[in-house]
Amino acid sequence: MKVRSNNTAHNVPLPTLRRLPGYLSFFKALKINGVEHVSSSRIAATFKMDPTLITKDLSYTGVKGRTKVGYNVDQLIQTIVNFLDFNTRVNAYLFGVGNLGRALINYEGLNDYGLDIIAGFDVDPGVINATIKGVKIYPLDAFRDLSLQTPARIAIVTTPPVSAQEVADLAVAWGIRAIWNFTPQSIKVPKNIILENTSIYSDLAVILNRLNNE
Amino acid sequence: MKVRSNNTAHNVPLPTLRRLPGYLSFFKALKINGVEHVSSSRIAATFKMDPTLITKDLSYTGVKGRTKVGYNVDQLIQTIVNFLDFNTRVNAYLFGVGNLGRALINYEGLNDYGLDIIAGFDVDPGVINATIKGVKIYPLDAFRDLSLQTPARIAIVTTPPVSAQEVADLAVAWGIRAIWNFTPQSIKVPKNIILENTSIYSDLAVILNRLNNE
DNA sequence: CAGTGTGAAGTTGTTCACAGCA
DNA sequence: TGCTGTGAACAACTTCACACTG
Repeated sequence: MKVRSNNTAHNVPLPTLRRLPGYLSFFKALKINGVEHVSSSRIAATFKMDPTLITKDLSYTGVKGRTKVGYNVDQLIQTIVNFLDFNTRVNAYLFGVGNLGRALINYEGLNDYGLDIIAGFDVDPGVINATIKGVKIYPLDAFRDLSLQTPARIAIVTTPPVSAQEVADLAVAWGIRAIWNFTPQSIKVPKNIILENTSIYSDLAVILNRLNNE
Repeated sequence: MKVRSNNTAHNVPLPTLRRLPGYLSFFKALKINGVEHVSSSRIAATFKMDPTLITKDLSYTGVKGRTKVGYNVDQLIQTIVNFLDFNTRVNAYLFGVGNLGRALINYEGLNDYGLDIIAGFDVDPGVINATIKGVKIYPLDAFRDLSLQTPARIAIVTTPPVSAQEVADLAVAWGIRAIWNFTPQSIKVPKNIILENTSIYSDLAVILNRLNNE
């Protein structure tokens, strides 16, 4: 018998969860522009969506809107940030300091949303011991000691695809709870480990498909 | 009245379309390892999915499997590459040559899958006129002339979020057909323009949600 | 049998319709 | 009247059940 996986808090539909960061970014922009209230229809127009879906999505976070006025922007931001745990700091290690890895380390955005990359690992002597935006790069075999000393719950994998599985195995062996795989390579992990794949090829596939069918 | 958008070829479910590149990468790895045939159950095990869904997904591409033997790996690769139009070259411009932009230019992967970034644009004099992996970086106002000379159908937006809308407007005005937005900022485009948002924050939200509910 | 292939059933997610409120 | 909020209807997607094939 299959019970709806309760990995997701309070039965939030996964698509809703994925849309919330987008709303949040819009609300932050509104706040900067001094907007205090926003209605679901306005949000819907911005995102080209059905207004009811906006209402449904927001209702999962528990935020309350006022009829005729809409939702309070500050409250929206605070509630969503809380709901998504973007205000709780989480440590992460990054494996594979190539172009993509470097870009992620430099990306302030992840930091703003609660993620602290506390160390990088690579096999290339050219980057080992370097410090990128305050993040020190270690040889891969330093991982064991470091993970005992300053543990991290998330492993970001930005290695070449061939090394992805090997690095993931290592990370799992040393106590990582979640793997964020940026390689196109499919990775196997024990089922208690959280695995999220970020594949820009999926997005590319959608774009090409639409371009070639317009 | 709402008809199912037929941007997508032959009614392929969007989730199927998004999964196909992942399968493709797996099949390519199999080929390198000399594997000639693969069954849906083996694919399903790799991706922790239901075997029937694999069968359904593959059936959209028109590939035929043989009972007892499975699918021919070469045929799978060829059929999916064709189906996703990864063998048709498409030109793209990249706007915003920061860390992420630079990473995308350096990423061979996009090239392998049909995308040619033919020029970059930025406002920072420090990168203008630079050449990154053979891609020349121009000032933003060179875009008009260049787009007449060597047009591109896709605009990749990796600017800071505040500039995203402005750059998108410019790109649309000069004939871009699709915008691939890597900023968290929501962009508005005319409805005949294809817009794809790549948001790593969505993935982060899913990871944090699961971490905090395990 | 071990596997593909497919229509039907079940589940999840979205949109509709309308109640309630200021 | 304009907007939130929600249960019901609908649509999309996934899984099940089973026919078929070598």
